[in-house]
Parts: sequence; structure tokens; C-alpha cells
Amino acid sequence: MLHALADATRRDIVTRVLQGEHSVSSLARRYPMSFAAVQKHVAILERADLVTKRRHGREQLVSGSIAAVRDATALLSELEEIWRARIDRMGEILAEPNHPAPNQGEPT
Amino acid sequence: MLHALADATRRDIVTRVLQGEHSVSSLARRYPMSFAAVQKHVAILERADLVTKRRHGREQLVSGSIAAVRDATALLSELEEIWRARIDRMGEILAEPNHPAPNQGEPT
DNA sequence: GTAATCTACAACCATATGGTTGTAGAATTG
DNA sequence: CAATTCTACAACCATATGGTTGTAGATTAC
Repeated sequence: MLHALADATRRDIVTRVLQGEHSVSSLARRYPMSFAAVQKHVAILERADLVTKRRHGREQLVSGSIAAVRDATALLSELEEIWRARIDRMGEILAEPNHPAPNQGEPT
Repeated sequence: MLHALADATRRDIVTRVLQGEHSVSSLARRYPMSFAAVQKHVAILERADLVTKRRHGREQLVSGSIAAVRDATALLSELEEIWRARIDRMGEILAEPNHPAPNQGEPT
């Protein structure tokens, strides 16, 4: 799912379809690759719940779903939180009045 | 770089080393794969600036850098922002007093 | 000095990835 | 109806990925 977003073309597709619906073929026209290649990218995004498709006549309209993006963002935010917790802990240790001094008379 | 985080083992490594330094071998002991495999994962994380290594004797101590995680989070947040902008625009159109009504007396 | 430990790196393998072309079905146009 | 358009999917190719084993260089322990 992060994997789905770890490709520039796919991120660009997601960006476009988050702004409005686009058919697969109209998307394909925008990239220097075959229709089938874009189709595969859309399929990968669909599997990751990053976009949804809706039939309209002979076209397949793609639009972006924000839920999966939110999940991914939350996942990364967790990492930031872990980092912050560590920094806070380091601050506490330094602020601790009777924290163990490293070399205070202990025998070698 | 999102690619570096799109692997469960690598995310776990990042999580661990964000909490404190670990040698490559101590990390390797925690996963059901060879030392060399973990070493490769660390190298990938290093290339993506997600971790840094520091020599300490014969050990190589790995610790997490938060900068790249922040960058990735910012990237995803941009997508959320695009989504929000679209939703806002849809709200505006509905609130618009003289917005074009879809089917007001037009001939079939 | 010798043995053990930690790391680096190369070679290899199976599979996944991102791309291509080609074929075929479904819907629209004339 | 026939022609066109949009889509789906299979087959194929080159390369990347995630894993393995093996070899070799540093560093530490005895």
C-alpha cells in the first residue's frame, strides 16, 4: 500500500483523480507509456484502495479515495511519534536530578 | 524512499532504531532471515536517509533519522490537502446562489 | 599469534515489477 | 449492420527485489 504510492506515475495519477474523475484512457493520454501500462497502475492503485472505478457507458471513471492515504500518513506519523518519545525520554534523563552518573567512583 | 518504507521488515527496523542505536548484528538476530539480508535492508534504509551508521569498534551502530520520514509524511499530507481542496470546492459550488441547475427546462 | 565476532560484498536464485504488444469483448457512433 | 472507442487480459521481456550462501577484511578476545 505504501508500495502503491512508491511510484511517481502512480502518485501523479492519485493526485489527478483526487481532484476529479478521469477515464482510464484520458489518464493514459497524459503519460509517455502505453494504455496497458497505465491500466496496470490503476489496477494496483485500486487493489490498494487508493482509487475506485465506476462504469459510465464504455468508459471507466477513476476517482481517488482518501482513506488509504490517511492510513499511510497515520503510519508514518507513528514513526514520528516514536522519535518524539525518544527525544522526550532523553530530555527526562538529563533533567533527572539523581540520574546515574557514568563514572562515579565505581571500581574498574 | 516511500519504497524503502514499503516493506514490513524495514519499517520494523526503522521503528527499532528510532528508539535507540542497534548494531547490524543485534538487529539481524531479531529477524528470521540471514545477516546479509538484514544488512541489505539497512543499506536500503541508509540510501533513503532513513537511518545513519556510526562505527563503534567492530560494530556498526544504526540509528534512525527522522528527516526522511517527515518528508514522506509531508508528501502524503499534500495528497490529503488536494482532497480537502476538492471537497471545499464542491461545497462552494453547492453554496453558490446562481450555480447552473442541471435540468432546468432544457429540451431533451 | 590464533580464534571468534562483526561487517562488507559478490554471486546466485526465484519471483515481482514496470514496461511492451497483441487479442478480444463491450459500448458508442454513423 | 459496420466501424470506432474504451477496456480487459494474456504473453512476453528486462530489470529490480528479497532472499540465500560464500568469501574476505577489521576488530576484539584469549
